[in-house]
Amino acid sequence: MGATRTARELARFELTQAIKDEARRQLAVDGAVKLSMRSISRALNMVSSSLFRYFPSRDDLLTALIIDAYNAMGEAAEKAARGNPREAWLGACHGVRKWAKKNPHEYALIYGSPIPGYQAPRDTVTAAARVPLLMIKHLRYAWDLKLVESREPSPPLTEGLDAQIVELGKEIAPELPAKVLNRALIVWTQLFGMISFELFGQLVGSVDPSDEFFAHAIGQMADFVGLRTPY
Amino acid sequence: MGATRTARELARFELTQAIKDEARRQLAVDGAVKLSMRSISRALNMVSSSLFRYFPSRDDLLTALIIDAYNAMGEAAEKAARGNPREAWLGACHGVRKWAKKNPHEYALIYGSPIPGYQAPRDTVTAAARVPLLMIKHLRYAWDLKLVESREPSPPLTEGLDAQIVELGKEIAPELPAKVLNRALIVWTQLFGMISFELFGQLVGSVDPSDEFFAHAIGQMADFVGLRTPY
DNA sequence: TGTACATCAGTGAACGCGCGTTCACTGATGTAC
DNA sequence: TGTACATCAGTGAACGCGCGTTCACTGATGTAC
Repeated sequence: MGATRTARELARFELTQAIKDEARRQLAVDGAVKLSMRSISRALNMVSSSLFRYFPSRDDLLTALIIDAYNAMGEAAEKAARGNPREAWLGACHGVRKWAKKNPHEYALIYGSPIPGYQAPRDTVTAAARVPLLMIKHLRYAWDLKLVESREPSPPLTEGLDAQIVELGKEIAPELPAKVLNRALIVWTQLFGMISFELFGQLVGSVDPSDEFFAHAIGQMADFVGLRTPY
Repeated sequence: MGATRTARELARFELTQAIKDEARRQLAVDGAVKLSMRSISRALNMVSSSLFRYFPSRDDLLTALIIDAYNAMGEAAEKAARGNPREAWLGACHGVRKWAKKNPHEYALIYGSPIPGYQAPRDTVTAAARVPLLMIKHLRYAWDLKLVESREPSPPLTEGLDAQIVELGKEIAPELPAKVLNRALIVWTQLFGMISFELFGQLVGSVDPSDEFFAHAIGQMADFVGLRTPY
């Protein structure tokens, strides 16, 4: 644990970071698919085989990048979630979009088409849950404060769906009615659908640039889950 | 135009189809990125260079596949859009999802992360517009029949957004109020967000399998745009 | 209907490229006594 | 504090692979007269 032991470990840590940084740089240029161990090593003036001391395979490097990306997005969202529950919810949405627009290739890495032949390990799941859990957290705050009240009546959930939602709710938000949680899920898919459409070019020709569309949409979606502004 | 001229042309047409079919088959196995001219030619017992007589480059082949995919999805949606406007709208949504689940790699090709280095040409745009235009079409039918009536009041559109929506509306649905068209856009992003999440594995651990979630969600989204069932 | 020419499809070799991963090795850094 | 041994990082060559695309060529199919 002394400084001596740290000397080697510190070097290792720093090179690991350098590798990931270079990988992210290349991600931004050529996308996840073209990312190669050899080109990273070249950029770092290393011999290609030495990279394997740090990441035993290309997939391991990808996994590390994926986890980092989820965490970076999660952190961005958390930092942007300020104010009363509704404001925090909207802030989180804006935070996610802002991060995504700044890091489109990292976004594509985690929300784009799965990389063929790559199987995401369990480790990614907790990182991936960060944003949805953040949204649920503020929805729960709102619920506690009696600031959730949906105007439009929603039809009853079908049996199987109700069971799924209740099961999910047990883990993350036991006090929320299934109908509310269900709507939160819908909004969650809408949020990422909108961001993906924007980044992947599907909005070109309709509402591009999308700042105002986005801002207005998340407001309407907050209404949809029933998030009210406190008086 | 005689049968003689058709002989060569017919052969050309059929081989072109065979190439695309084989390409789609490989798409389903390895994804768009690994799709290679050489492996397609191998599967068809051709010499690799001969493929270039049919598609001058790999990108041209990809473009053809993309346009075919958009059209196949569009056709599936159109066929599933039956009944009164609300039913037709819901049917189109179900049609899209069904097609996507049956052809996940073709779906990923058009709605996943853009392929690095590939620039989609203009030709794809009209094919891509088919599904959203179908949805708008039935929304217009509903409007004509006075079957659009939103229960939850929506906040006024911001200035720039209003301008964008009005501009868009001029081309596709001049009679629809901007608020309605705006909501339709939101629902459009929600629909594909949900499908992408399902296919790309983001719903695992929450509402997977997603049949009931999907069915319920599109119902709520139809309510959200204001689509009413006729009496 | 037959011949002369033009068009097109398929061939096979070649160019030049990049990739992930393994392995036996050297030399530096860390550890135990 | 010094020595003997163990761990680790970086090296460079090699294996075996696949790729897109070009090009000069042969032989078949289509067209014009």
